[in-house]
Amino acid sequence: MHPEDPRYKHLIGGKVIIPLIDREIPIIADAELVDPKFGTGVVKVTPAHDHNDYATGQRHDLPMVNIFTDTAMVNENGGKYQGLERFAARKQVLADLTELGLLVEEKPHKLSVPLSQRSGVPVEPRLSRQWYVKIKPMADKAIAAVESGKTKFVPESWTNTYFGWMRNIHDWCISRQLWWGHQIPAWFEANADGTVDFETAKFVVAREKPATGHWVQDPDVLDTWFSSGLWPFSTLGWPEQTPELKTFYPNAVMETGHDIIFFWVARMMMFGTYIMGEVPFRTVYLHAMVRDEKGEKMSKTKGNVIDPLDIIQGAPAANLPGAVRNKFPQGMPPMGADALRFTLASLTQQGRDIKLSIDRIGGYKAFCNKIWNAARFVMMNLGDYRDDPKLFITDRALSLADRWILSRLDAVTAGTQAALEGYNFAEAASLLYQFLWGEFCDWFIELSKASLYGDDPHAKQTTRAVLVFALDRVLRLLHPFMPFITEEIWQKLPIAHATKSICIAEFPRADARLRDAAAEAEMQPVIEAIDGIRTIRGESNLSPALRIEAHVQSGNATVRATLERWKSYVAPLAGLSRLTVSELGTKPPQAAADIRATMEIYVPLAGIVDLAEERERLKKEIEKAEKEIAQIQKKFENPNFAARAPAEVVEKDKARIEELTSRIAKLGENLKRIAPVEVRIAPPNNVGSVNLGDELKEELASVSVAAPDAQVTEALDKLREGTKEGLSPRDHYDLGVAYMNMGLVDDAVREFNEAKKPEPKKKAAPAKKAPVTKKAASPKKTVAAKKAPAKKSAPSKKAAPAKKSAPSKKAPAKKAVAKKAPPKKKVTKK
RNA sequence: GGGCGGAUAGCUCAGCGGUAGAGCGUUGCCCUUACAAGGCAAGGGUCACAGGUUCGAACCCUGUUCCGCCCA
Repeated sequence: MHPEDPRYKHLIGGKVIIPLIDREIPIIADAELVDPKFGTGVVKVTPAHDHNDYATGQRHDLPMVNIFTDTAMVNENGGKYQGLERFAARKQVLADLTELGLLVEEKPHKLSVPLSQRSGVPVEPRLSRQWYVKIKPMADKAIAAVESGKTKFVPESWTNTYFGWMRNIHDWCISRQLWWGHQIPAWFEANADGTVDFETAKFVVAREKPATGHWVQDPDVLDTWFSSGLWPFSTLGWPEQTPELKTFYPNAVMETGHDIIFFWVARMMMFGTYIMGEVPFRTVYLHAMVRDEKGEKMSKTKGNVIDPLDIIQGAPAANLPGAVRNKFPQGMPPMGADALRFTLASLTQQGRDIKLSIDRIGGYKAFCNKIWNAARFVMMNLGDYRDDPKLFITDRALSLADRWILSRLDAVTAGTQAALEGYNFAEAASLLYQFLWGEFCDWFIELSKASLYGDDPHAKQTTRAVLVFALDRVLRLLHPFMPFITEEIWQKLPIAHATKSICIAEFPRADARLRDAAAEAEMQPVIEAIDGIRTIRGESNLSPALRIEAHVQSGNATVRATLERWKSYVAPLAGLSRLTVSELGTKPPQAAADIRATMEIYVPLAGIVDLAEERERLKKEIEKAEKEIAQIQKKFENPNFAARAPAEVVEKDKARIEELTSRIAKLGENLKRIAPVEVRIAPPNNVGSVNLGDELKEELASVSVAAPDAQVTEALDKLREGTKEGLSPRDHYDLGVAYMNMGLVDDAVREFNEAKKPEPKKKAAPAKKAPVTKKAASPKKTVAAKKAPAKKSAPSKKAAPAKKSAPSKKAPAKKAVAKKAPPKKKVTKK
């Protein structure tokens, strides 16, 4: 009973008799076991048949009475119940108590009964003799090995799990009553008749059976994790001192699931440090666990297990677990081993489990198909090409496209290498996917067609060499992720195979000879021009079959020269009949436009497409740019931004505003050019307060322009008079905001800087003047928000935040391109 | 009860202080001679909620709510 329970305090230390078998037992007080509020507040203790009771028995030195035989029958300690099966005995006990009038009350009570996983029968805890390993000394060594960094965990967060378990370790019961496994190395002396009484017999623990006498080995076997713990060295020949053991122990990386850190990793660490005197491995990489689509662990009990073979080979619906079957009522289509493997790699993120997504596997199955077709294209176009081992690829007369793809290949090689070394398998997979599909297929193969289908035999051979070179390398990079398809293709490549299989071929390394920053830079305008023309085509719904004319204007001489030189790249990929490159100047009439930082692209649309649609598009573009400007301007409205943010960030934003401002102006001009009516230019005195883009839209919508904001005009007047003296920081700040709204970024920053200087001892202007900011900015916002053109789609879209104007959404290629897009370069140049 | 992880586009997930990204799905135009398992383009997100730190937060801190896993 509970020591503080006033009802029974006086009974503690006394004795009581169990009525059913007349056994006398002590009354003890125990605060840990007893909950005085539960039931009668009194509980019987059976130390031999319950874990908590066992602990209580140890605390109070109680006798441990076992009442069960090995077959769960009541034994001689059970008095008159001896010989009864356990469930029958329980019923009898209840009946007897009732008959004796000792049963006070019956009521339902929830408790957890452990059931055997295999048979489903309740498990009865029962005291028995078992072999234990005294584990503290081993654990100490294993802890020290990780503390000192001899072994490290990846991801590091699992280190704590390991320590937590190791530091609260309990002695380890290593004997199991199973039919197979390593038999316990303990021998018991047999009786004269050959029988053994394991309870009382003399025993020895040793590797070998004692030489003299009659001994019987303990029939129990070692816990499977005991045997598994020996794995890092037993597989290398231990206990013999084999060459393998000497060479490979300690191992480099142990890769396993985090669910068996305790069971396995910990045991290997203990045995390694204890038995071998050295850690079993330097790194433990714990991969993610594959779970079902709801994120739950797959288990046979739950019935949510997906067999990998069903994914690889496909399966009839009947074989699939419920959730998957609902998705594939017709059965699982075959995905292939490569697709499954690549998917798992792509989803493996450190510290995070994998919810297996069949859709995603489907996506990578398509990737396999893409690889196959790309390889097919290469093979089909090789003609009589044979690899020339004396010639390194860069010794050939490479075209711009050749140099570009080789440089990109080298970048992805280096990136993959780095990702793998950091155990970032998903990143490596993603890099390879993007390169192969988004750069090699989308750009290089397309560009290669010119020379492959052309008349220049040398150019043709060079292109073939580059295709084969790149394909060989990318296949080797991809091989760990997609073993089958890469082997299949690699074997067919006309190269000098240094090894019989790709799986033992050298993993590619970055090679500085392939890097070509100039080529990557030179490709930029080419890609950008194609991109821009495609945007116009797509937006105007022009058929791909339709050849069109494009004019590209650029103020940058290098860009013009590059485009002029590589017209043969641009024309086919953009579907052009003619490309005209020129200096900035007169724009073609009635043309659709795509305005980039370094170039303006025009496609005359008269007679091809509805100009009204093009006008809608331009307006949309202008809105986008304005939203982005508004976003950046908000930063500048805070004087601390210019003051405290790193200069390069401020510079970047300034450059971006300039770029967007100019873009808006140009888009506006084009809008004007294809406008059905003549557009009035904003009156000069309004110029400062008017946003050109909005202005034009207002005009087109025949809406009258709002009067200039009085406060902005006031600030401007101050500026024009040049009476800067006596302006408070607040005034400077307001002025800065006004400048920002005019797109005069340098002026704005200058004023913000002024605003930061210590005030010349004059009362600060009424702080309430702040509204300037809001007033100046808000009309724009309202206009933009209200103006959202009536679209057929859901109304929710006008809330959409400013998107980046560079269309980098789709192909990864574009993404890669956008990454090093001109705007950024411009910034760095400055 | 203790510990760990997660919550970002319809779905599965990257990003983890400086303009929100991918795959699948959706929409439009295309069977263009590697690939329709495809090409080109487009649309789609108050980054769970509430505070805080910061010039600036999806990202850092605190709390809350759900979800998952491990241990007792």
